[in-house]
This record gives sequence, structure tokens and C-alpha cells, in this order.
Amino acid sequence: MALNDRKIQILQAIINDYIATAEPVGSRTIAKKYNLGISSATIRNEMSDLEEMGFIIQPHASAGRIPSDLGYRLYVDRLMQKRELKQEEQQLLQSVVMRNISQIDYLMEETAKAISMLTNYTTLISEPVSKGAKLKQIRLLPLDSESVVLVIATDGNYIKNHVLKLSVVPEEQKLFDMGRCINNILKGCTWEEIDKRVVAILKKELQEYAYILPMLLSAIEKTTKGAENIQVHLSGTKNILAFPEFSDIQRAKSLFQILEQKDVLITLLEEQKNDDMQILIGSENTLQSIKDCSVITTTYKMGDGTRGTIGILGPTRMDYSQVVSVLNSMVKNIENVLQILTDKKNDT
Amino acid sequence: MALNDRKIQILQAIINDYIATAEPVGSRTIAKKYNLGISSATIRNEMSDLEEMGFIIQPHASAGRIPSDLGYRLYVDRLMQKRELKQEEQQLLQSVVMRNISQIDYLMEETAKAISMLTNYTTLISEPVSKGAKLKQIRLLPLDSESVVLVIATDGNYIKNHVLKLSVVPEEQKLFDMGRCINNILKGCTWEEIDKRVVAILKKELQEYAYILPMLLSAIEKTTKGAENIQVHLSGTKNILAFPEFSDIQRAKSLFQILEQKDVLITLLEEQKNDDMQILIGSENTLQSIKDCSVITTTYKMGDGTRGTIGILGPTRMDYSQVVSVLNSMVKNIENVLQILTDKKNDT
DNA sequence: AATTAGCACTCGACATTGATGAGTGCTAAC
DNA sequence: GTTAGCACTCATCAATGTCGAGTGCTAATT
Repeated sequence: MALNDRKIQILQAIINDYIATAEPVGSRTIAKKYNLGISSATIRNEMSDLEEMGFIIQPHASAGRIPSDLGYRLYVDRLMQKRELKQEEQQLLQSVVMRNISQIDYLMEETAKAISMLTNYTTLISEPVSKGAKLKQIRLLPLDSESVVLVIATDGNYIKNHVLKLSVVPEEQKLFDMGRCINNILKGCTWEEIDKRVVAILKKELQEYAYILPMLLSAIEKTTKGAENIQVHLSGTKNILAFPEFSDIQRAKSLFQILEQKDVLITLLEEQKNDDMQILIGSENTLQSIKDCSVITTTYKMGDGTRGTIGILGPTRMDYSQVVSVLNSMVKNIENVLQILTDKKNDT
Repeated sequence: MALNDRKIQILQAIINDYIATAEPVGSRTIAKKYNLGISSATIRNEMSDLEEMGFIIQPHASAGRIPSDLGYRLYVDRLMQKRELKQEEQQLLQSVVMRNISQIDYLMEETAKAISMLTNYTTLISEPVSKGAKLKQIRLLPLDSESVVLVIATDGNYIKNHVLKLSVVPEEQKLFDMGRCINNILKGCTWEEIDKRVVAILKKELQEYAYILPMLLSAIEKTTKGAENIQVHLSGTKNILAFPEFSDIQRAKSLFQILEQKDVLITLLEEQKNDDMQILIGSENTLQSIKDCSVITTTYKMGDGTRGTIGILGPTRMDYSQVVSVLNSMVKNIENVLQILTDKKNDT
């Protein structure tokens, strides 16, 4: 039995209709809605074949057909048409990137929001992992009579503030010099490279202010680990409730629970092995609990080879073509911005 | 018809049971579970009276009774027993506050998380509004060859970083001096006080670097407005799904939608007029869409009189006594920490 | 040989009916 | 004033019947 043109047309009709309505599609519906020039009876015969071949499923005896995972797979691989984004969609995506150009965590958070808003699916983004994050700048600023602000930036412009409480706050210029001194010693280091020797140097240089060392080190550890840890930004989980496939509250709840576990999210995003766009449909997912969802992932790369992943999760009945377009466009935007960030050498 | 002791006992039994089980409570259940020394028939008579008085409701003819909003009101005002928090609950709340002592937005975010984790209800917290937030510190730090970090702190330790791109980054000491100079001029100002005269001074002082002024001002505006804007932290919305009263997905969805609108959250928290704990039960809420929820709010105050509100939203069948204890305890914790923050004078 | 009309058949969705049981309200007895 | 007893109400659930959408098969048509 060959998958001739007509079968493909019918399959496409079924998938399109089902994606739009979430209702099983019957032969009469297709005959009426899509002018294929054949009667419902013929369509029935073809549908019977398609079912035998595994592309569609009859959820129960006298219902229409719905696409199987295999059907979606065929659709994604061969039938799906690229969809151009509308101007305003483009603009929305672009404006987000432009507005949040400076700090990578904001950028990703906002990106996730924008994508989930546009697609109505759940969006996951992992921040680029900088293995052994390098310190780029460490500075001290006065805040008030008993505390100073420690600003730590790692490469990739991951910038964190820490408020340190000191019994005696050094005079302004002194504080500046301390900051510069610490910066000179530690700049370019990873957390692992800060060994006893380095600490000893710091201690010597800081002299009477050496008592801030423990606080300093703990803050550096937190920040570098934070930069190394995979940060996952999640957005649009509530959209799930809008889909009829999750009108069963139990299902929605269990999916929510899954999505609350960061390690699960990371696993999900790490399925992404090659660099192209990857689409996992229903049972193709290794994670048992999302066997009735599809996950589309793609990576964005920085100049230095570090990469992060963007994933979109929705029902298998997902608007694949829209999602692919949105992802493609957004990855381009992000890579542009990240290019700008990494182009800056770590000099001052 | 008087509300004698026995009636009150029965009402209390009904409310306790209903809070625990979410099932209408019948006369036999009470007779069996609570040893009041009277038969179910007597209880029936009393329940009939209680219903006439409006404290309980029969959802349909042959079901048990459930508390009415009026019933809960009586319970909250007169029957509810204060519950002591368990040691570990205390500790959880306290540790959150201690860990996030330095920056107010983290503090509130974490507090909201902790409360919703402990109570299983949805938590809303508004950050203390600093009307006309004052600049406390403004500093410039080198970042790399084409950008600098602008750190702005307002009173209340609201600290934000901004990355500014410059075509030419001044030398380190110069940058420090610029930062100090800007800081000297602007420290203590509100956004409104930065008028043409001040800008002119800045311009003159910055000399050839005056071109950063637009970026500087825009960053200051963002930060001060950010500090002035009421920030609302929301946590635990997904817990809602766990309650049988929201097993209707439509209801859950509409509540989610409400909670996504920041202005609604603000309205909700601003219902809190006096400084005590305020409990709005079901229909007592002015907001139509939460007429079947209860909202408990309380304020926390800073030394300077600014105040924020913490609110907890759950079904009318809510464990009022737990929530009240948690809120009381947490407010104390927060006020302690805020005290420490404000005690520091804005000096350096 | 492919297509189609026609028809019997299947099965979910929905309404109807009846049995069950939880719970009430009333009354009469204690 | 309290309680036992009983009739009554009504939600819930299972069983039954009807309806209609949709299929699969067959025979007629092209």
C-alpha cells in the first residue's frame, strides 16, 4: 500500500483540522470542508488505509480519526509548511531582545515570556552554561554607614550584587582601592583557581580589612556557582489550562508538578543533542509523564561555543509550524545580541 | 432564639469538619465524631435553628450543612483558637528572612514562596512603597572595553545594575571619580528633584563625558520608578488546583486570569485599610470574581512609616487559624529585618 | 478498476428511570 | 427538653434506551 498523493492530502486535512479543533475528524467533514473532489466514502476507504499504516487513530469505534504520533511525525518531516511570522510578531520578539540587552538573565526571562505569550505554549529556556565561570569584575561600593555593596560580574555579563555588613566601613577612596586591588588579583580567575595562595595574597593586600575575606569569598562562590548552574527560565505554564487535552484537572496538576522540578526541566532541555531544531512528539519523549505532549527544542550559540537551549512544550496537537517559525526567529535575535556581548573583550 | 453554648459547639464542629473534609456535615457525623452528649436528632434541631439564623447552609435538601460566610465570620471573630506554629514552621519562616536580608525584592519574593509553601494557599506581597524614592548611592564600575556598570541604590536598599555601552570607556580612576561626583550631586534626590539646574551641574562636572547623561538619567528614572511602583510578589497560585472547590477547571482558570493582572492584585491588597489583620470572607470581598474565596491581609511597617501588605487568598473553607499564625509570625520577622535596614543612615 | 451511494452496524453522548443511602423534619413518646 | 422513629427529599450511581456521528461493507455506477 503506497502513500500516494491523495492519502497525503487527506492526512494533511485531518491534521490541520485536528490541530484547529481538537475534535476527531470524520470523513464527511473532510469531504465538505476540503474540496478534494472525492466523496466521503472514498475518503473513508483512504482513511482506513491510513489507519492501517499507523498514521491516524480512531479513539473509539464510531468517532472520527485523530493523528497518531507517527502521523504528526510525517507531517513535521514532510508536510509542514513554513509559516512566515507576521510583522507584529517579529517586532514583539525583537523588541524584547533589544530592551534587555545588557543582562543575560533578564534577557532570557523576558524572551521566555514573549515566546509563551506569542505561542500560548509553555516555554523553557536554559541560560548558556559557562563552565568554570570566570570573574570579570569585582568591585566594592559604599552603601551606608554599615554596609557596602559588592558587585561581581562574570564573563557573559552575569552581574550580581551582594550587600556586606561591616562594623566599620572604609572611607570611600579606600574602598575603591580595595575593590580595584581585589579585582586585580581575582580578575580572570574561576572559583576553583582561588586557592590558599591567592587567599593569602588577598589577605596580605587587604591588611586590616582582611576580615571581609570570608564574606567576599562566599559571595564569589555563590555568584560563580550561580553562573555555572544551569538556570532555567519557565514561562506560560498556565496556558496549559486552556487546552482541552488538559481539561482533566488531574492531568493539568501532574504536568504542573513536573514543571516545578528544575532537574526535570534540565533533563528535558538536555534531550537536545544536535544543534538543529529538534521535535519530539508524544511517545518519542523519554520522560514518561509527558508522553502526550510534544517538545520542540533548539539551541542558541555564543561565539565562544557555549550554548543554551530553548524549548517549547505543548500538546501533541500543537501548531508545529508556528512554533518552528517563532523559535527560528528568536534564536537569530538572541544570537545577535549575545554576539555583541561576547565581542567585548574582558579588558578595562 | 439565642446562640447558646451548645449551638456554638455544634457550629464549631461543623466548621472544623468542613474545613478538614470539604464535605457537607450531617447531624449523625457530628453526633458520632464529637462527643457532645446529645443525639443526632437534637443536633438536627439545633442545626435547623443555626440555619435559620444564617450561620449554616444546606447546599441541597438532603445533604449535610456547610458554613455560610456569616458562619465563618462568627468563627473568625469569636471561636477561632490561636494556633502555635510548630518549631520547624517557625524556623522555615525565619531562615528565609535571614538569608535574604540585604535586598528587599528578594526578601519579599522568598517570603511569598515560604508562606505559600507552608499554608498551601496563594500569597501576595506588596513591597513597601517609598513615595518619591530617594537615591542613596550611584556608582560607576568598569566592565569591559565598551561598557560600564551603573549601580543605583535607593533608600530601602533597592539596588539595580544597568549596563551602559560607551564608545570610549574612561580609565578606572577617572570612572571612579565620575561615579563619586555623580553620587555627590544626586545623592538624596528623588527623581522629581533632578531638574534642569541639576542636569546642568552634572553636565558641567562630567565635561567630555557628558554624553552618558541621557543613559544615566534614563537608568535613574527606571530605578526610582521601579522603587516607587508597587511591586507585587505572587506565589503559590498553582496550589489552587489542589482544592476540590476548584476542581472545575473553568473556575480555576478564571481565578488564574484574575491573579495575572497586577492591578487586580494591588486592588486586593489595598482593601487593607487599618493596620490589624483583616479577614474578608467570601461575599465580603468587593471583587466579584473572588466572592467564593477568603482573603486575609495584614501590613508590615517600616520605621519611616512606609508599609507593605501581605495577603493570603484561599477558599472560604480556609484554615484561618493557621494563616493568622503564619502571618503574625512572618510580619514580626520582616519588621525586624526592615528595622535593621532603615536604621542605617544614608551616610558613607 | 476506481468511485460512490446506500445501508447496516457500532458506540459515545445524553437523557430517563429506578434503586440506594445520607440526611432532614416532624411527631409522638419518654 | 430530649430522643426514637418514620416519612420524605434528593444526590449519586448504575442500568436502560435513544440519537446521531461515523464507519465498513457491498453492490451499483462510471
